[in-house]
Amino acid sequence: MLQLKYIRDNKQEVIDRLKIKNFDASDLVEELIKVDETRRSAQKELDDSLAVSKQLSKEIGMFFKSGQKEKAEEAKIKTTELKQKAKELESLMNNSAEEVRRILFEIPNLPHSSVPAGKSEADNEIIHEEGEMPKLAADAKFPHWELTDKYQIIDFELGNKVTGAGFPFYRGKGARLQRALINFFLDEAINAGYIEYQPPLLVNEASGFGTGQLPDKEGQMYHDAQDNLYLIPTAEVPLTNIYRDLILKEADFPIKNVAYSNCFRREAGSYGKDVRGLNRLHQFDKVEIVQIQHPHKAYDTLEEMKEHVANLLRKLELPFRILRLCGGDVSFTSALTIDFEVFSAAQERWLEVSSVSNFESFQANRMMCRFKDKDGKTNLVHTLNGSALALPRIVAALLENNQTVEGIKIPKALVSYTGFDMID
RNA sequence: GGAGAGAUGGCAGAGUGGUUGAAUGCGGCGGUCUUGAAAACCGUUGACCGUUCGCGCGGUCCGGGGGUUCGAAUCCCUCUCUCUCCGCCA
Repeated sequence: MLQLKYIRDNKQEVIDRLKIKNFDASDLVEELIKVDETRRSAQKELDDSLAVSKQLSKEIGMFFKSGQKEKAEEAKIKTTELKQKAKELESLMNNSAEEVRRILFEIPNLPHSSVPAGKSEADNEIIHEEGEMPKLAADAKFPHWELTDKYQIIDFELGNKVTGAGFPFYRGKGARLQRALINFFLDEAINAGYIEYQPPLLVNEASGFGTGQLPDKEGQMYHDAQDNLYLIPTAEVPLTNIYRDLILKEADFPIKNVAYSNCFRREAGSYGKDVRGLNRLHQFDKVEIVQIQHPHKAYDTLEEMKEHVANLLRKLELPFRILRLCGGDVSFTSALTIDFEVFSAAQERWLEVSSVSNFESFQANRMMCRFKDKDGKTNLVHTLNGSALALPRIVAALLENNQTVEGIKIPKALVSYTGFDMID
């Protein structure tokens, strides 16, 4: 969430910048400022009144000690009156404070100045394109869902039977390919200086709230009502929430964490060709990188993370492009997001395999994650994360792009991880 | 699942109704000493909100919420979480 003080001081700027995200904040901002004023004046009055009764209480204590009972009784009456007034002021203050928070939750993060205007993904800006587009022979041009059947490496039907759509079984070389990719991605991250974590796959409400999944995206997460825990949609949630309610030291920067995890997404409302085969699953595997950084260095870090992801795709020999998301496509919590898409040759479409974002202080403000600067002042940290990488669509592209009549070729960089160079 | 214990500052750990935001130790920061470091010694060291140009001043916070009282870290209720023992079990 945005900082209240920033909105107060830069009202028009906030409204203008949010227009890039196609978000009309004018009414919310007006209301926010009004309610905040109520809160502040209530607090001022309350504080003054508490100061008086606090002083009186101390005096009563002294009167009792020195045996001046009558004076004590007199003061008691006064404090009782003050108490009633304080109660009313307190509830006014609390109600306004709650209202302020409610409004703040509804206001998205401000987009970075480089975010292009636009309504939908069609308006995203392609900033880089790289790699050779595969040319498939006519007798070897099958979508991955046919290849997985042919080589019996992923069983969607079995998943339907045991769980439901979107929960496939990986089998034989399919399972080993998964394991190889996970290890490859983790090793690459560790070599780049990230600390590996194995996080919990279920998180509590406070964590879901900290990274911004709650309250608005509640329907996208699987929820265990009995224990009030949520299955993580990404390792970003546990990995970032490590730092909830902490005050870090400047020397701690940069914090670089990586985790492999299963990710669970309800994907309510998805349909059609988007969900065919591996294109969209309810459970999938992902290696996620997270950085906590000094505000001044956050955008350099974003570049570094972008380069890390690009290198993974180069090593996997997949043609890819990088997009800067437009205002309409950048998420609620993000200031700037860069997507990576790989070309999947048989489907002949670009598949999103990574999303790298800078949240600036938006998550940090929700999580109360701060650091002490050189002058001893506390400031909010900046948080960033990115997929490095999400597996299913990588597998889809690998299968489709590398298919031959003899079988599916494994890219060189992966062979030492898979232990085989061909799926046949 | 059953029984019990507990939740205090970055950490450890006192405090059972009256200037207690909270003893003490550790850690952190500054200094003395030292060629430098360590040790020792001295000093300092919470967060949030409001107010002020600033110094400052006021308020809140001892797991969360509610209550008793003129006054609560301290008493009562309630919720959550953690730990220990038993049971079950990878």
